Amino acid sequence: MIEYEKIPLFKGVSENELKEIVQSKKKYSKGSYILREGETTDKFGILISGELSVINEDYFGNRNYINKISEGSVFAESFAFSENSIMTISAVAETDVEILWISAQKALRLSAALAQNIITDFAEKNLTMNRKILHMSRRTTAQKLMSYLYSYSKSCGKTEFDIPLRRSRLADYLGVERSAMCSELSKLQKAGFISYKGSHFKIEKPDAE
Amino acid sequence: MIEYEKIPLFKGVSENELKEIVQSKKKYSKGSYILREGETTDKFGILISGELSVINEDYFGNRNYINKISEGSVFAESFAFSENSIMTISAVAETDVEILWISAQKALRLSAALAQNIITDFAEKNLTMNRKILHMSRRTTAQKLMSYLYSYSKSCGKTEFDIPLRRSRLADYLGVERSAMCSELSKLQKAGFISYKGSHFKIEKPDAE
DNA sequence: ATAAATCTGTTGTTTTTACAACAAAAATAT
DNA sequence: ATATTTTTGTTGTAAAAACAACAGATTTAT
Repeated sequence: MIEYEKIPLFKGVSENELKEIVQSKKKYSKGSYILREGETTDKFGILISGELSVINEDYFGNRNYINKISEGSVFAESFAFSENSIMTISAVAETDVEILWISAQKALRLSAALAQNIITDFAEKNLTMNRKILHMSRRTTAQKLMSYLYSYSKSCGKTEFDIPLRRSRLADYLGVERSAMCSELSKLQKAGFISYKGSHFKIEKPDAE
Repeated sequence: MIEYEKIPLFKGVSENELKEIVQSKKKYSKGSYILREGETTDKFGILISGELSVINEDYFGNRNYINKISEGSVFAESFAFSENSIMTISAVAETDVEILWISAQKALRLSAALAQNIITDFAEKNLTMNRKILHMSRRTTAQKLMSYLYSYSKSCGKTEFDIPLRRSRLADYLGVERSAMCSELSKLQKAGFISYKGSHFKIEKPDAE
């Protein structure tokens, strides 16, 4: 459970403003849908406790995992700030979660500080998506993996690190099939590009591509 | 050449504010780089005339086309609003272009109206990227194509329409190989799902998936 | 600590994609 | 209007990915 003061979006926002802006606080149990594809929303959410995933499902119910939201992070803001746009994604509770709902328009009207924070949030989220697109647009699974691992390594400044995604999540994230990805991983290890055990990875040739 | 009054981002922004905010106005010739991967920027751009593409290049110089910017649209705002983030993309002039450069921090400080417009812009851009990710995350080229075509058809409310991308751009956009995509297109046509001639498409089975 | 559930790595088979090369069509320049 | 350049569609082949199925490892629940 994160305290309000530690939520990045609330930085510089006064307590009085907060009282006006927060619309509701709700609990959802593990596995339940917090938002569902096809609906619309004029509120966005802040995750107070627990963990949730943003996903897309096709007509057969196959889940495409888009990203993970952790404590203190915002979700569904793109839909809340775009007029009557139907959601193309769903939000699912990975654990029991607690969520703060905030009216998009009210937030803009009542707090300049919050507006600024929202811009920063959007900008960063945009970059995250940019990165995902970059990985996905590589032609082969091996290239997608290397693109992801290099990028992750760079962002944490180490050649040895733990990734936050398990195999099936990583496969979804990169838009590939899990088992095929596993076998590509072991090929990359045999070829000496990387070594790994579970979620712990090491880049063996940091300069090569 | 678009007039300032018609630029969506300037809606509700006074002329005085505009004078303060606009940092410079520059011309670039067809083919030149407007922004280059690896650099940083604290300004964002508005395209006044011409057309530009946002791309990513790999180490061999293969271009991955990310999206097209048309007159009146904003680009590079994610980087400008994220602190010292290195650009992972480049912007290239597709024709001779003219660009308005705006300091991100100045814009936020000097105009509340602009801040609101930036939020809307971000929200919509986010949705655009979401859509691209959705298409790309489909497993086969045929599914990616149908995902794109259905989505486009839905967004313009017709089952018969012209797409704004030529074949090689569409292939880049979907992250697949052009010629393979062409052959998938003709299979889809033979199978009766779609019909097309050039960039003119028709969805033959609007309800099916 | 043990059982149950989930996740991971591997393999063989089928399907799909990338790639290369080229002819036909279309767009652009002169 | 004609020539030149670019784009598109096609095909065959080699490479890669999806899929299915399963054993072993790991994690989670009790």
